Amino acid sequence: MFGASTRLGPVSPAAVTVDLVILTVREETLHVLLVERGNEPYRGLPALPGGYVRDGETLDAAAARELEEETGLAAHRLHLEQLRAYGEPGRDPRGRIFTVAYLALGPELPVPSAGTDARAALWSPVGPYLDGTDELAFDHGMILRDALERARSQLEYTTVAAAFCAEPFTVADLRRVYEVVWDVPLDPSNFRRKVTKAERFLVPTGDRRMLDAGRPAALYRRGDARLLSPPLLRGA
Amino acid sequence: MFGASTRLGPVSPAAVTVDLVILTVREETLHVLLVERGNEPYRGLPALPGGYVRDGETLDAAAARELEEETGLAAHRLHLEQLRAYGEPGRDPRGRIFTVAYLALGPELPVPSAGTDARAALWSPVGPYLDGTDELAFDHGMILRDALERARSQLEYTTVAAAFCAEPFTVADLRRVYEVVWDVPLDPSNFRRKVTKAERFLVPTGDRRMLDAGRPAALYRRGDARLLSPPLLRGA
DNA sequence: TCAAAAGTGTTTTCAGTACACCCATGC
DNA sequence: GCATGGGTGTACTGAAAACACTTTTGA
Repeated sequence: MFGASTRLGPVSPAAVTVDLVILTVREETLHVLLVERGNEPYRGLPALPGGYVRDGETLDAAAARELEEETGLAAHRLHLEQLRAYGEPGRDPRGRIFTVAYLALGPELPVPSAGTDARAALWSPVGPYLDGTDELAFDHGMILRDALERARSQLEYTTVAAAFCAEPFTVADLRRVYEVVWDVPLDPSNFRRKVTKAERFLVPTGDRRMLDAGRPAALYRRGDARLLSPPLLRGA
Repeated sequence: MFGASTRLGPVSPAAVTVDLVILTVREETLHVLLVERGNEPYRGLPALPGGYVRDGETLDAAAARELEEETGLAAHRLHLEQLRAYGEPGRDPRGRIFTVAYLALGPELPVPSAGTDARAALWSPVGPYLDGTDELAFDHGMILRDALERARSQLEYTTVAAAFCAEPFTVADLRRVYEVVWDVPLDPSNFRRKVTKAERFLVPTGDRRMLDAGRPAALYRRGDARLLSPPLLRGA
Protein backbone atom coordinates (compact mmCIF):
# COMPACT_ATOMS: atom_id res chain seq x y z
CA MET A 1 0.00 0.00 0.00
CA PHE A 2 2.85 2.36 0.73
CA GLY A 3 5.16 0.91 -1.85
CA ALA A 4 4.82 4.07 -3.85
CA SER A 5 7.07 5.82 -1.36
CA THR A 6 10.15 4.57 -3.14
CA ARG A 7 9.15 6.46 -6.24
CA LEU A 8 7.42 9.42 -4.71
CA GLY A 9 9.77 10.16 -1.84
CA PRO A 10 9.70 9.37 1.85
CA VAL A 11 6.12 8.71 2.86
CA SER A 12 5.36 7.16 6.22
CA PRO A 13 1.96 6.14 7.41
CA ALA A 14 0.10 8.77 9.35
CA ALA A 15 -2.82 9.08 11.70
CA VAL A 16 -5.95 11.01 10.91
CA THR A 17 -8.19 12.58 13.50
CA VAL A 18 -11.26 14.77 13.50
CA ASP A 19 -11.50 17.82 15.73
CA LEU A 20 -14.73 19.60 16.49
CA VAL A 21 -15.43 23.27 16.92
CA ILE A 22 -18.83 23.16 18.61
CA LEU A 23 -20.29 26.62 18.94
CA THR A 24 -23.34 27.87 20.76
CA VAL A 25 -24.71 31.15 22.03
CA ARG A 26 -25.12 31.38 25.81
CA GLU A 27 -25.86 34.53 27.74
CA GLU A 28 -25.39 36.79 24.73
CA THR A 29 -21.89 35.41 24.13
CA LEU A 30 -20.47 32.92 21.69
CA HIS A 31 -19.16 29.81 23.46
CA VAL A 32 -17.10 26.86 22.29
CA LEU A 33 -17.01 23.39 23.83
CA LEU A 34 -13.53 22.55 25.14
CA VAL A 35 -12.05 19.60 26.97
CA GLU A 36 -9.12 19.74 29.34
CA ARG A 37 -6.23 17.56 28.27
CA GLY A 38 -5.39 14.87 30.80
CA ASN A 39 -2.23 13.62 29.12
CA GLU A 40 0.88 14.99 27.55
CA PRO A 41 1.39 16.84 25.36
CA TYR A 42 -0.31 20.05 26.45
CA ARG A 43 -1.56 18.38 29.66
CA GLY A 44 -3.95 20.67 31.50
CA LEU A 45 -4.55 22.96 28.54
CA PRO A 46 -7.99 23.19 26.97
CA ALA A 47 -8.38 21.60 23.55
CA LEU A 48 -11.04 21.00 20.97
CA PRO A 49 -12.84 17.68 21.37
CA GLY A 50 -11.89 15.11 18.80
CA GLY A 51 -10.41 11.71 18.18
CA TYR A 52 -9.11 9.22 15.69
CA VAL A 53 -11.04 8.29 12.60
CA ARG A 54 -11.71 4.56 12.89
CA ASP A 55 -11.27 1.92 10.27
CA GLY A 56 -14.18 1.82 7.90
CA GLU A 57 -15.57 5.07 9.21
CA THR A 58 -16.22 8.13 7.05
CA LEU A 59 -14.94 11.51 8.15
CA ASP A 60 -18.49 12.75 8.63
CA ALA A 61 -19.37 9.69 10.69
CA ALA A 62 -16.29 10.13 12.87
CA ALA A 63 -17.23 13.74 13.47
CA ALA A 64 -20.81 12.80 14.31
CA ARG A 65 -19.63 10.08 16.68
CA GLU A 66 -17.27 12.39 18.51
CA LEU A 67 -19.98 15.02 18.70
CA GLU A 68 -22.37 12.59 20.35
CA GLU A 69 -19.70 11.28 22.69
CA GLU A 70 -18.74 14.76 23.84
CA THR A 71 -22.14 16.43 24.06
CA GLY A 72 -24.49 13.52 24.51
CA LEU A 73 -26.66 15.05 21.82
CA ALA A 74 -27.70 13.33 18.62
CA ALA A 75 -25.57 14.76 15.84
CA HIS A 76 -28.52 15.13 13.49
CA ARG A 77 -29.93 17.83 15.74
CA LEU A 78 -26.91 20.05 15.14
CA HIS A 79 -25.53 21.60 12.03
CA LEU A 80 -22.29 19.78 11.28
CA GLU A 81 -20.00 20.49 8.36
CA GLN A 82 -16.40 19.98 7.45
CA LEU A 83 -14.19 23.01 7.87
CA ARG A 84 -10.82 21.98 6.41
CA ALA A 85 -7.80 19.78 6.99
CA TYR A 86 -4.71 20.69 9.02
CA GLY A 87 -1.46 18.84 8.66
CA GLU A 88 1.58 20.89 9.67
CA PRO A 89 4.38 18.39 10.33
CA GLY A 90 5.00 19.73 13.84
CA ARG A 91 1.41 20.27 14.92
CA ASP A 92 1.46 17.21 17.17
CA PRO A 93 4.75 16.29 18.87
CA ARG A 94 3.78 12.61 18.96
CA GLY A 95 4.09 12.18 15.21
CA ARG A 96 2.51 12.97 11.92
CA ILE A 97 -1.13 13.48 12.69
CA PHE A 98 -3.48 15.06 10.20
CA THR A 99 -6.76 16.40 11.45
CA VAL A 100 -9.94 17.26 9.67
CA ALA A 101 -11.74 20.01 11.53
CA TYR A 102 -15.53 20.16 11.69
CA LEU A 103 -17.77 23.05 12.58
CA ALA A 104 -20.86 22.25 14.65
CA LEU A 105 -23.51 24.79 15.53
CA GLY A 106 -26.27 24.19 18.03
CA PRO A 107 -28.62 25.76 20.52
CA GLU A 108 -27.65 26.17 24.14
CA LEU A 109 -27.00 22.57 25.08
CA PRO A 110 -26.92 20.90 28.47
CA VAL A 111 -23.36 21.02 29.73
CA PRO A 112 -21.98 17.54 29.28
CA SER A 113 -21.54 16.01 32.71
CA ALA A 114 -18.35 14.38 33.87
CA GLY A 115 -18.42 10.64 34.40
CA THR A 116 -19.57 9.95 30.87
CA ASP A 117 -17.17 9.44 28.03
CA ALA A 118 -16.64 13.20 28.02
CA ARG A 119 -13.53 14.36 29.84
CA ALA A 120 -14.42 17.50 31.79
CA ALA A 121 -15.97 19.20 28.80
CA LEU A 122 -17.14 22.74 29.33
CA TRP A 123 -18.47 25.71 27.45
CA SER A 124 -16.03 28.62 27.25
CA PRO A 125 -16.49 32.07 25.76
CA VAL A 126 -14.49 32.28 22.56
CA GLY A 127 -13.12 35.78 23.17
CA PRO A 128 -9.98 34.98 25.19
CA TYR A 129 -8.90 32.35 22.65
CA LEU A 130 -9.33 34.67 19.71
CA ASP A 131 -7.40 37.63 21.06
CA GLY A 132 -4.56 35.51 22.38
CA THR A 133 -5.33 36.00 26.06
CA ASP A 134 -5.72 32.24 26.57
CA GLU A 135 -4.05 29.34 24.82
CA LEU A 136 -5.40 26.16 23.33
CA ALA A 137 -3.49 22.93 22.83
CA PHE A 138 -1.91 22.07 19.47
CA ASP A 139 -2.99 24.36 16.62
CA HIS A 140 -6.51 24.50 17.97
CA GLY A 141 -6.37 28.26 18.35
CA MET A 142 -5.94 28.60 14.61
CA ILE A 143 -8.68 26.07 13.95
CA LEU A 144 -11.03 27.99 16.23
CA ARG A 145 -10.28 31.23 14.44
CA ASP A 146 -10.88 29.64 11.05
CA ALA A 147 -14.10 28.07 12.29
CA LEU A 148 -15.40 31.34 13.61
CA GLU A 149 -14.62 33.12 10.38
CA ARG A 150 -16.47 30.37 8.52
CA ALA A 151 -19.43 30.65 10.84
CA ARG A 152 -19.54 34.40 10.39
CA SER A 153 -19.63 34.19 6.63
CA GLN A 154 -22.05 31.26 6.65
CA LEU A 155 -24.57 33.47 8.44
CA GLU A 156 -24.61 35.73 5.42
CA TYR A 157 -25.42 33.24 2.74
CA THR A 158 -27.07 30.31 4.51
CA THR A 159 -29.74 29.64 7.08
CA VAL A 160 -27.38 28.05 9.63
CA ALA A 161 -28.02 30.79 12.15
CA ALA A 162 -31.26 29.02 12.98
CA ALA A 163 -29.21 26.01 14.08
CA PHE A 164 -28.17 28.10 17.08
CA CYS A 165 -31.79 28.42 18.21
CA ALA A 166 -33.74 25.80 20.13
CA GLU A 167 -37.12 25.31 18.50
CA PRO A 168 -39.46 26.98 18.66
CA PHE A 169 -37.75 30.37 18.55
CA THR A 170 -38.61 33.98 17.87
CA VAL A 171 -37.26 36.40 15.30
CA ALA A 172 -35.55 38.22 18.16
CA ASP A 173 -33.79 34.99 19.21
CA LEU A 174 -32.48 34.65 15.70
CA ARG A 175 -31.45 38.28 15.56
CA ARG A 176 -29.47 37.90 18.77
CA VAL A 177 -27.51 35.08 17.13
CA TYR A 178 -26.48 37.37 14.30
CA GLU A 179 -25.63 40.17 16.69
CA VAL A 180 -23.49 37.92 18.88
CA VAL A 181 -21.65 36.14 16.09
CA TRP A 182 -21.07 39.26 14.01
CA ASP A 183 -20.70 41.50 17.05
CA VAL A 184 -22.80 44.26 15.52
CA PRO A 185 -26.21 45.62 16.46
CA LEU A 186 -28.94 45.06 13.89
CA ASP A 187 -32.11 47.02 13.30
CA PRO A 188 -34.92 44.78 14.63
CA SER A 189 -37.51 45.86 12.11
CA ASN A 190 -35.37 45.54 9.04
CA PHE A 191 -34.00 42.22 10.26
CA ARG A 192 -37.50 40.85 10.72
CA ARG A 193 -38.49 41.87 7.22
CA LYS A 194 -35.51 40.19 5.64
CA VAL A 195 -35.69 36.86 7.43
CA THR A 196 -39.46 36.52 7.16
CA LYS A 197 -39.40 37.34 3.47
CA ALA A 198 -36.70 34.77 2.71
CA GLU A 199 -38.36 31.67 1.28
CA ARG A 200 -38.54 28.63 3.57
CA PHE A 201 -36.16 30.06 6.14
CA LEU A 202 -38.71 30.33 8.95
CA VAL A 203 -41.92 28.37 9.40
CA PRO A 204 -44.45 30.00 11.74
CA THR A 205 -45.86 27.63 14.35
CA GLY A 206 -48.87 29.84 15.02
CA ASP A 207 -47.97 30.02 18.70
CA ARG A 208 -46.62 32.98 20.60
CA ARG A 209 -44.17 33.31 23.46
CA MET A 210 -44.80 35.68 26.35
CA LEU A 211 -41.93 37.18 28.25
CA ASP A 212 -41.80 39.30 31.40
CA ALA A 213 -42.56 42.38 29.41
CA GLY A 214 -43.68 43.39 25.98
CA ARG A 215 -45.92 42.02 23.32
CA PRO A 216 -45.82 38.24 22.80
CA ALA A 217 -43.58 37.19 19.94
CA ALA A 218 -44.55 34.83 17.15
CA LEU A 219 -42.75 31.47 17.24
CA TYR A 220 -41.04 29.75 14.34
CA ARG A 221 -39.31 26.54 13.39
CA ARG A 222 -36.46 26.09 10.93
CA GLY A 223 -37.60 25.82 7.34
CA ASP A 224 -35.95 23.52 4.82
CA ALA A 225 -34.10 26.24 2.93
CA ARG A 226 -30.33 25.88 3.24
CA LEU A 227 -29.30 28.88 1.19
CA LEU A 228 -30.46 32.32 2.13
CA SER A 229 -31.58 34.40 -0.78
CA PRO A 230 -31.23 37.23 -0.84
CA PRO A 231 -28.19 37.05 1.47
CA LEU A 232 -28.09 38.98 4.70
CA LEU A 233 -24.97 41.08 4.42
CA ARG A 234 -22.81 42.34 7.24
CA GLY A 235 -22.11 46.04 7.14
CA ALA A 236 -19.82 46.76 4.21
CA MET B 1 2.05 6.63 18.26
CA PHE B 2 -0.99 4.52 17.45
CA GLY B 3 -1.29 3.02 20.89
CA ALA B 4 -4.42 5.01 21.42
CA SER B 5 -6.24 2.60 19.14
CA THR B 6 -6.83 0.22 22.00
CA ARG B 7 -8.82 2.83 23.84
CA LEU B 8 -10.39 4.62 20.94
CA GLY B 9 -11.32 1.70 18.76
CA PRO B 10 -9.69 0.14 15.73
CA VAL B 11 -7.44 2.70 14.14
CA SER B 12 -4.91 1.66 11.54
CA PRO B 13 -2.34 3.92 9.99
CA ALA B 14 -3.46 5.60 6.80
CA ALA B 15 -1.96 7.38 3.84
CA VAL B 16 -2.61 11.00 3.02
CA THR B 17 -2.45 12.47 -0.46
CA VAL B 18 -3.16 15.81 -2.06
CA ASP B 19 -5.18 16.07 -5.26
CA LEU B 20 -5.28 19.15 -7.44
CA VAL B 21 -8.13 20.67 -9.37
CA ILE B 22 -6.24 22.99 -11.70
CA LEU B 23 -8.63 25.16 -13.67
CA THR B 24 -8.04 27.51 -16.56
CA VAL B 25 -10.07 29.21 -19.27
CA ARG B 26 -9.14 28.22 -22.83
CA GLU B 27 -11.10 29.03 -25.93
CA GLU B 28 -14.07 30.38 -23.99
CA THR B 29 -14.40 27.16 -22.01
CA LEU B 30 -13.40 26.10 -18.53
CA HIS B 31 -10.73 23.39 -18.58
CA VAL B 32 -9.25 21.16 -15.92
CA LEU B 33 -5.83 19.50 -15.98
CA LEU B 34 -6.15 15.71 -15.94
CA VAL B 35 -3.65 12.86 -16.08
CA GLU B 36 -4.33 9.45 -17.50
CA ARG B 37 -3.85 6.65 -14.99
CA GLY B 38 -1.16 4.21 -16.03
CA ASN B 39 -1.75 1.65 -13.28
CA GLU B 40 -4.61 -0.11 -11.58
CA PRO B 41 -6.97 0.82 -10.18
CA TYR B 42 -8.85 2.81 -12.79
CA ARG B 43 -6.08 2.25 -15.35
CA GLY B 44 -6.69 4.33 -18.45
CA LEU B 45 -9.20 6.63 -16.81
CA PRO B 46 -8.44 10.31 -16.39
CA ALA B 47 -7.77 11.47 -12.85
CA LEU B 48 -6.83 14.62 -11.01
CA PRO B 49 -3.08 15.10 -10.57
CA GLY B 50 -1.84 14.47 -7.07
CA GLY B 51 0.38 12.40 -4.88
CA TYR B 52 1.43 11.48 -1.40
CA VAL B 53 2.23 14.08 1.22
CA ARG B 54 5.84 13.49 2.18
CA ASP B 55 7.34 13.31 5.63
CA GLY B 56 7.97 16.75 7.04
CA GLU B 57 5.99 18.41 4.28
CA THR B 58 3.01 20.67 4.90
CA LEU B 59 -0.19 20.11 2.98
CA ASP B 60 0.24 23.42 1.18
CA ALA B 61 3.80 22.53 0.26
CA ALA B 62 2.76 19.13 -1.06
CA ALA B 63 0.09 20.79 -3.19
CA ALA B 64 2.55 23.36 -4.51
CA ARG B 65 5.11 20.66 -5.29
CA GLU B 66 2.58 18.55 -7.19
CA LEU B 67 1.41 21.63 -9.03
CA GLU B 68 4.91 22.41 -10.19
CA GLU B 69 5.61 18.81 -11.12
CA GLU B 70 2.45 18.54 -13.19
CA THR B 71 2.39 21.92 -14.89
CA GLY B 72 6.00 22.98 -14.80
CA LEU B 73 4.83 26.35 -13.53
CA ALA B 74 5.92 27.96 -10.31
CA ALA B 75 3.11 27.56 -7.82
CA HIS B 76 3.36 31.13 -6.61
CA ARG B 77 2.12 32.32 -9.99
CA LEU B 78 -1.19 30.53 -9.53
CA HIS B 79 -3.90 30.92 -6.99
CA LEU B 80 -3.79 27.81 -4.79
CA GLU B 81 -6.07 27.09 -1.87
CA GLN B 82 -7.27 24.11 0.06
CA LEU B 83 -10.71 22.86 -0.88
CA ARG B 84 -11.52 20.13 1.67
CA ALA B 85 -10.63 16.62 2.74
CA TYR B 86 -12.12 13.40 1.39
CA GLY B 87 -11.87 10.13 3.22
CA GLU B 88 -14.62 7.67 2.36
CA PRO B 89 -13.38 4.25 3.41
CA GLY B 90 -13.91 2.79 -0.07
CA ARG B 91 -12.66 5.69 -2.14
CA ASP B 92 -9.41 3.92 -3.00
CA PRO B 93 -9.48 0.13 -3.32
CA ARG B 94 -5.83 -0.12 -2.27
CA GLY B 95 -6.53 0.90 1.31
CA ARG B 96 -7.44 3.73 3.55
CA ILE B 97 -6.25 6.80 1.74
CA PHE B 98 -7.35 10.25 2.75
CA THR B 99 -6.91 13.07 0.32
CA VAL B 100 -6.86 16.79 0.76
CA ALA B 101 -8.10 18.48 -2.40
CA TYR B 102 -6.69 21.80 -3.57
CA LEU B 103 -8.11 24.27 -6.03
CA ALA B 104 -5.67 26.00 -8.36
CA LEU B 105 -6.61 28.74 -10.79
CA GLY B 106 -4.36 30.07 -13.50
CA PRO B 107 -4.17 31.68 -16.90
CA GLU B 108 -4.00 29.60 -20.03
CA LEU B 109 -0.86 27.60 -19.35
CA PRO B 110 1.45 25.79 -21.72
CA VAL B 111 0.26 22.22 -22.01
CA PRO B 112 2.64 20.16 -19.92
CA SER B 113 4.72 18.05 -22.28
CA ALA B 114 5.20 14.34 -21.88
CA GLY B 115 8.68 13.14 -21.02
CA THR B 116 8.84 15.26 -17.91
CA ASP B 117 7.63 14.06 -14.57
CA ALA B 118 4.11 14.67 -15.79
CA ARG B 119 2.30 11.57 -17.05
CA ALA B 120 0.39 12.55 -20.20
CA ALA B 121 -1.28 15.51 -18.57
CA LEU B 122 -3.79 17.36 -20.67
CA TRP B 123 -6.37 20.09 -20.46
CA SER B 124 -9.94 18.87 -20.74
CA PRO B 125 -13.20 20.83 -20.83
CA VAL B 126 -14.99 20.30 -17.53
CA GLY B 127 -18.47 19.88 -19.04
CA PRO B 128 -18.49 16.13 -19.74
CA TYR B 129 -17.25 15.37 -16.22
CA LEU B 130 -19.87 17.50 -14.58
CA ASP B 131 -22.90 16.16 -16.38
CA GLY B 132 -21.82 12.56 -16.04
CA THR B 133 -20.99 12.00 -19.70
CA ASP B 134 -17.41 11.08 -18.86
CA GLU B 135 -15.97 9.42 -15.78
CA LEU B 136 -13.02 10.25 -13.58
CA ALA B 137 -11.07 7.82 -11.43
CA PHE B 138 -11.77 7.44 -7.71
CA ASP B 139 -14.10 10.11 -6.30
CA HIS B 140 -12.48 12.76 -8.47
CA GLY B 141 -15.75 13.57 -10.18
CA MET B 142 -17.18 14.69 -6.87
CA ILE B 143 -14.03 16.62 -6.04
CA LEU B 144 -14.20 18.39 -9.39
CA ARG B 145 -17.83 19.34 -8.81
CA ASP B 146 -17.05 20.68 -5.35
CA ALA B 147 -14.07 22.61 -6.69
CA LEU B 148 -16.10 24.20 -9.43
CA GLU B 149 -18.80 25.23 -7.03
CA ARG B 150 -16.13 26.75 -4.81
CA ALA B 151 -14.59 28.59 -7.76
CA ARG B 152 -17.98 29.94 -8.80
CA SER B 153 -18.72 31.36 -5.39
CA GLN B 154 -15.18 32.65 -4.95
CA LEU B 155 -15.66 34.84 -8.00
CA GLU B 156 -18.41 36.67 -6.19
CA TYR B 157 -16.58 37.67 -3.06
CA THR B 158 -12.91 37.61 -3.97
CA THR B 159 -10.59 38.82 -6.69
CA VAL B 160 -9.47 35.32 -7.74
CA ALA B 161 -11.00 35.73 -11.19
CA ALA B 162 -7.92 37.77 -12.10
CA ALA B 163 -5.82 34.66 -11.41
CA PHE B 164 -7.30 33.23 -14.63
CA CYS B 165 -5.87 36.10 -16.67
CA ALA B 166 -2.29 36.35 -17.90
CA GLU B 167 -0.94 39.81 -17.14
CA PRO B 168 -1.45 42.31 -18.50
CA PHE B 169 -5.13 41.80 -19.26
CA THR B 170 -8.15 43.86 -20.22
CA VAL B 171 -11.48 44.30 -18.51
CA ALA B 172 -13.01 42.25 -21.30
CA ASP B 173 -10.60 39.38 -20.56
CA LEU B 174 -11.72 39.43 -16.96
CA ARG B 175 -15.36 39.60 -17.94
CA ARG B 176 -14.98 36.55 -20.14
CA VAL B 177 -13.68 34.63 -17.13
CA TYR B 178 -16.83 35.43 -15.20
CA GLU B 179 -19.03 34.59 -18.17
CA VAL B 180 -17.34 31.24 -18.70
CA VAL B 181 -17.21 30.16 -15.07
CA TRP B 182 -20.72 31.32 -14.26
CA ASP B 183 -22.05 30.49 -17.70
CA VAL B 184 -24.04 33.69 -17.91
CA PRO B 185 -23.66 36.73 -20.16
CA LEU B 186 -22.74 39.95 -18.36
CA ASP B 187 -23.37 43.51 -19.39
CA PRO B 188 -19.98 44.89 -20.45
CA SER B 189 -20.57 48.42 -19.27
CA ASN B 190 -21.94 47.56 -15.85
CA PHE B 191 -19.21 44.98 -15.36
CA ARG B 192 -16.52 47.51 -16.16
CA ARG B 193 -17.93 49.98 -13.68
CA LYS B 194 -17.99 47.45 -10.86
CA VAL B 195 -14.52 46.01 -11.27
CA THR B 196 -12.81 49.32 -11.89
CA LYS B 197 -14.50 50.89 -8.87
CA ALA B 198 -13.50 48.03 -6.53
CA GLU B 199 -10.48 49.18 -4.51
CA ARG B 200 -7.16 47.60 -5.47
CA PHE B 201 -8.67 44.94 -7.68
CA LEU B 202 -7.18 46.22 -10.94
CA VAL B 203 -4.08 48.33 -11.42
CA PRO B 204 -3.91 50.16 -14.77
CA THR B 205 -0.60 49.74 -16.56
CA GLY B 206 -1.17 52.78 -18.76
CA ASP B 207 -0.75 50.66 -21.88
CA ARG B 208 -3.40 49.60 -24.35
CA ARG B 209 -3.94 46.47 -26.37
CA MET B 210 -5.04 46.59 -29.98
CA LEU B 211 -7.02 43.74 -31.51
CA ASP B 212 -8.11 43.08 -35.07
CA ALA B 213 -11.05 45.34 -34.65
CA GLY B 214 -12.33 47.93 -32.29
CA ARG B 215 -10.96 50.53 -29.98
CA PRO B 216 -7.81 49.57 -28.05
CA ALA B 217 -8.49 48.39 -24.53
CA ALA B 218 -6.72 49.63 -21.41
CA LEU B 219 -4.46 47.03 -19.79
CA TYR B 220 -4.37 46.10 -16.12
CA ARG B 221 -2.46 44.00 -13.61
CA ARG B 222 -3.82 42.29 -10.52
CA GLY B 223 -4.07 44.57 -7.50
CA ASP B 224 -3.32 43.41 -3.98
CA ALA B 225 -6.95 43.25 -2.84
CA ARG B 226 -8.03 39.71 -2.03
CA LEU B 227 -11.60 40.43 -1.04
CA LEU B 228 -13.94 42.07 -3.48
CA SER B 229 -16.10 44.75 -1.96
CA PRO B 230 -18.73 45.26 -2.88
CA PRO B 231 -19.17 41.67 -4.09
CA LEU B 232 -20.08 40.91 -7.67
CA LEU B 233 -23.23 38.87 -7.41
CA ARG B 234 -24.50 36.29 -9.83
CA GLY B 235 -28.06 36.75 -10.94
CA ALA B 236 -30.32 35.91 -8.01
C1' DT C 1 -17.56 55.25 -44.03
C1' DC C 2 -18.50 51.17 -41.78
C1' DA C 3 -17.86 47.44 -38.39
C1' DA C 4 -16.31 46.25 -34.05
C1' DA C 5 -15.00 46.63 -29.54
C1' DA C 6 -14.05 50.03 -25.61
C1' DG C 7 -15.89 53.04 -22.65
C1' DT C 8 -19.50 56.77 -20.69
C1' DG C 9 -24.05 58.58 -19.33
C1' DT C 10 -28.74 58.20 -18.03
C1' DT C 11 -32.96 56.34 -16.56
C1' DT C 12 -35.38 53.15 -13.89
C1' DT C 13 -35.93 49.96 -10.47
C1' DC C 14 -35.28 47.81 -6.34
C1' DA C 15 -33.25 46.58 -2.04
C1' DG C 16 -31.16 48.39 2.36
C1' DT C 17 -31.37 51.97 6.04
C1' DA C 18 -33.27 54.86 9.31
C1' DC C 19 -36.74 55.83 12.06
C1' DA C 20 -41.52 57.10 13.22
C1' DC C 21 -45.23 54.80 14.78
C1' DC C 22 -48.67 51.25 16.33
C1' DC C 23 -49.63 46.69 19.06
C1' DA C 24 -50.03 43.61 23.03
C1' DT C 25 -48.66 42.27 27.19
C1' DG C 26 -47.26 42.69 32.67
C1' DC C 27 -47.09 45.66 36.35
C1' DG D 1 -51.20 54.54 32.56
C1' DC D 2 -46.52 53.21 31.54
C1' DA D 3 -42.62 50.37 30.40
C1' DT D 4 -41.12 46.88 27.34
C1' DG D 5 -40.34 44.39 23.55
C1' DG D 6 -42.98 42.85 19.01
C1' DG D 7 -44.23 44.28 14.66
C1' DT D 8 -45.68 47.68 10.53
C1' DG D 9 -45.27 51.74 7.43
C1' DT D 10 -42.67 54.86 4.88
C1' DA D 11 -39.46 58.11 3.10
C1' DC D 12 -34.65 58.34 1.74
C1' DT D 13 -30.56 56.57 -0.41
C1' DG D 14 -27.47 54.09 -3.16
C1' DA D 15 -26.32 50.38 -5.98
C1' DA D 16 -27.63 47.27 -9.97
C1' DA D 17 -29.85 46.65 -14.57
C1' DA D 18 -30.96 48.10 -19.03
C1' DC D 19 -29.61 50.43 -22.79
C1' DA D 20 -28.68 54.61 -25.58
C1' DC D 21 -24.74 56.85 -26.92
C1' DT D 22 -19.80 58.29 -27.81
C1' DT D 23 -14.85 56.98 -28.77
C1' DT D 24 -11.13 54.82 -31.24
C1' DT D 25 -9.27 51.69 -33.93
C1' DG D 26 -8.73 48.60 -38.71
C1' DA D 27 -10.40 47.74 -43.13
